[in-house]
Amino acid sequence: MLILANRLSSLRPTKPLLRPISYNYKLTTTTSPSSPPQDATIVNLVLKTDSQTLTRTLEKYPVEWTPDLVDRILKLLWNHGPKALQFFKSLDYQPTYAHVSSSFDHAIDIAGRLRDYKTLWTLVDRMRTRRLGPNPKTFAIITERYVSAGKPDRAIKIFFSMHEHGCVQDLNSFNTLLDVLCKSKRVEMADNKLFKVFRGRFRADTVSYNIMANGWCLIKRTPKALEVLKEMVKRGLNPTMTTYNILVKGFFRAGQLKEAWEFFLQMKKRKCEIDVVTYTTVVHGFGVAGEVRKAQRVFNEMIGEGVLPSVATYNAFIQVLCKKDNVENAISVFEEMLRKGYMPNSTTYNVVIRGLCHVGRMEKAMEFMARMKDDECEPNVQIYNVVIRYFCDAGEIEKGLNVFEKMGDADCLPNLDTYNILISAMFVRKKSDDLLTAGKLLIEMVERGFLPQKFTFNRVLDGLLLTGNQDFAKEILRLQSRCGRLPRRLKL
DNA sequence: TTAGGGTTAG
Repeated sequence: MLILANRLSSLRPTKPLLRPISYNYKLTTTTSPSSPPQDATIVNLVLKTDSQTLTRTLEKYPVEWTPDLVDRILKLLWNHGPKALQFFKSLDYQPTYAHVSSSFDHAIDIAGRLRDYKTLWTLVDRMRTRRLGPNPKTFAIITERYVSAGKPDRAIKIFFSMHEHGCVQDLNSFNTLLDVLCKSKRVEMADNKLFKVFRGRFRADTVSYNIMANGWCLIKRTPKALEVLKEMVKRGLNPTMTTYNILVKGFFRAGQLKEAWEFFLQMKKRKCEIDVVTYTTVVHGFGVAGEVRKAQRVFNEMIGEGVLPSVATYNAFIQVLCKKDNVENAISVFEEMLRKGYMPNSTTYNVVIRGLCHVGRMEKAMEFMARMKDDECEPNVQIYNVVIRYFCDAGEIEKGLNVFEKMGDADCLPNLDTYNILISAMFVRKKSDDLLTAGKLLIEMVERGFLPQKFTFNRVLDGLLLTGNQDFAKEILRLQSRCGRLPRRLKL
């Protein structure tokens, strides 16, 4: 209770509003156990060292490089792609260290995300020269990157060239590509260009059919999913619980509540061993459609049928109560789950905190933020962003900024969204001080490797000029040109 | 990293 009182009292406005930049790179992943402090130091070092001196700096750095360490650093540098690739390359020059295939995969993933295909293929070649691959996982990464860059045809070509890179094409890699295409809602392309043509050659199995059924469900074309089901039976493949669960979810997604319920009843009638995933899907499906009582009945029924709810089931039900019923009831279920010995996870907290923010119960939301830590799940950047956004929307800008400061204490790094939310909030009160804060935030985000939009720069510049902060505006203008965001012509 | 359920705003 005392801790809570302290937390709440620290929400009062304090100055300075921004924590010192030295907090910058206390990096951890927020949902998994904290990474060793040494990782943060290395990441910090990589971020602030220029590419020319990085190799030497790393050489002198007193640490024994191991594949695990390198993979962790690459993961932490995920939002700083070019820096991550420089780090990878610099280590490659170290005489005492050789990259392993998982690090190559990470680097290839990062290059793909940057759409730097030249680097990507150079890395693939190097991987092959060193007999480290490329392996099917490498190609799963590459094709996924091409598909998400809007180049699905290229991804398919790459799949068929796998063997030229010394990697076998098998049913697994075929299924992986089908899945990548389906998940990006390109099920028609997956069907016409791959599945129909090559299912014989790769001996499509239950997994292939499930992937295709799910693909149709994702774009709400449940009749096509039913066709897939029919066809797999015709070919002598038995549908599994996964197949049925895909269809139930598909009906709900398509808004076919009646069909979902009938399908569920059919499953029961045919003595399917309905599992916790089916029940969770049905509870969530009815709930988000506004049928809370029906969701509640199914939730109660599953226990009667001897299927224990999982944390995911509770999360689904709690979310439904938050959205379509009321937060009080959601909190009762939350407490009930604790009494039954379940350990809430970050999703559980996420939905409860969101629910509380949504009805303006910010103090209670902050209380749950504090509780998270007791349950060993640190709030992640998304949940911080939600709380900051709601505080700012309610005009409680200082409280929003205070939560932002707390992220630093909690080793949770702000992301691009965090900065955009806060900077936008600095314009609502039309106060000169707020504009100064906006400017400081803009400088801080650039120092942390985020590239603000041109719009953000112009907005802050206009604000500073209107509030008579000409000198600060000049500083921001210089920053903007350093970032390569060409400034407009401004009269200063 | 071969398939199904729970977070994400308007």
